[in-house]
Amino acid sequence: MAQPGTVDRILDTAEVLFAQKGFAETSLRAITSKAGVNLAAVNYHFGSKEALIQAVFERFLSPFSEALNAKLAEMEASGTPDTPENLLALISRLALGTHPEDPRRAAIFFRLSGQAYSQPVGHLREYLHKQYGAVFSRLQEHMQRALPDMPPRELFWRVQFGLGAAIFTLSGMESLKEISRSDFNMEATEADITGRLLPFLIGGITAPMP
Amino acid sequence: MAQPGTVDRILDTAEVLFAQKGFAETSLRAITSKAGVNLAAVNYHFGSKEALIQAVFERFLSPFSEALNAKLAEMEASGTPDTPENLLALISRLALGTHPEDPRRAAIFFRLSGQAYSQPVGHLREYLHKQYGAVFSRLQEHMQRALPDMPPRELFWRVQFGLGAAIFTLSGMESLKEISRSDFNMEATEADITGRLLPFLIGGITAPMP
DNA sequence: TGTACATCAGTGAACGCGCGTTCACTGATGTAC
DNA sequence: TGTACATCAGTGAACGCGCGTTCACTGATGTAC
Repeated sequence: MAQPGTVDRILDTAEVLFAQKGFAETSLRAITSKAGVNLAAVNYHFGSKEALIQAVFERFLSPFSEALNAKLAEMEASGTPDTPENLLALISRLALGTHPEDPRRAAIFFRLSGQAYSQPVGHLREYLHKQYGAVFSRLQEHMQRALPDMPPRELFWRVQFGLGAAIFTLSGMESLKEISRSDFNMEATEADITGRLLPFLIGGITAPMP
Repeated sequence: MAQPGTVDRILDTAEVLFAQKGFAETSLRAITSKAGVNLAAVNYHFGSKEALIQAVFERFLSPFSEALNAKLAEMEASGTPDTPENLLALISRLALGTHPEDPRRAAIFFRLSGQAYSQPVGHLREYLHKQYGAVFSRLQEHMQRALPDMPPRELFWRVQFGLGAAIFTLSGMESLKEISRSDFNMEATEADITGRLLPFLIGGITAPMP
């Protein structure tokens, strides 16, 4: 009864369920039964639940960080000036465009990031830092060049605040859309919300120092 | 072997462990053994794990929302003008000052809020909305009066972004302090970080419209 | 071309474990007469 | 003042359940001679 694409079907389903309910609350039985594969297939292909979680992150983050690296190199080569506007717009475009076939993928991924941050899954945070810490540092350097008068310490905190606003909002998108619909009779799309988010981030990051 | 303050000892311990590891990952056995009480005491005093989680929130949020209501009434009576600065400083003072005996309480509580948002604990989000939705609406109205030219829809999203920045940062405070220590040789305190957060929030919320 | 063996993807059933909850029970304190 | 009963906070042990993981097995495909 070999089915084509067992590995991908597990990853697709796990991604959605982890984002919806969290890592601990999503059982392998829930994933495999929804994906239509055998329970033991997760341990066969990935080795453990922990490894499955990492694989879900890697499938999204690797293309994203490669694209980001490429774009930053492009900017450096062409001498495009570093400005908060340029950098934030670049990240936003890449995050939403990494999987253009499904715009929900970005929202799902932000939810996963929120989970990864808010729970000390331990191994996961270390893994992410090891795999993608370099791109993050490179981005931080560009941001520093964009705001040369801001002390690095202040910039560090402001980037964290901005990251929080982005992850929190995009990870809670579903319920926020619901509220927006009932309170303002207005459908909110991903692009709509990131469009509103960018000015907020720029205003926050470039705010005058206390 | 009746010990004094069993209920409070359960609440104190649960608060810390829930914040550290999340609701699902914290077992009643972990809570009761660390608190030095019998396993069955949780179900005896609270009825269920779910009810214990609600009780933890209520113990923090009730004093906070009462204080907020009182302060808003005071502002209305004395005719203090609504400005983003006034309102945000008020919230910040109340959040940090609701339990002045232990400044970590506020950080712990923000971590809990992050958990509550990022996991669809279902019953919890409904419970919080029912209990504290009114204070939140009242605050939102004040903010609207502070920024009369901003469309309500835009303001709604910006408040969400700000909430995200605050919850995310304060809930991940422990690891962020760690980074701040190793990268900048600088100890960061709660008051220090909220001091940096306020200008960011004001800059973001009052940013020019796109 | 035929046969023996190896590899691979997947399967079904069982494993032990930790979980939240329940239940019969205890011992101290309060109340009624 | 003394006795009988009720209430209350807490206890220790057990309950069934769902979990991640393991294991012996299957059937299809590839490889060597």
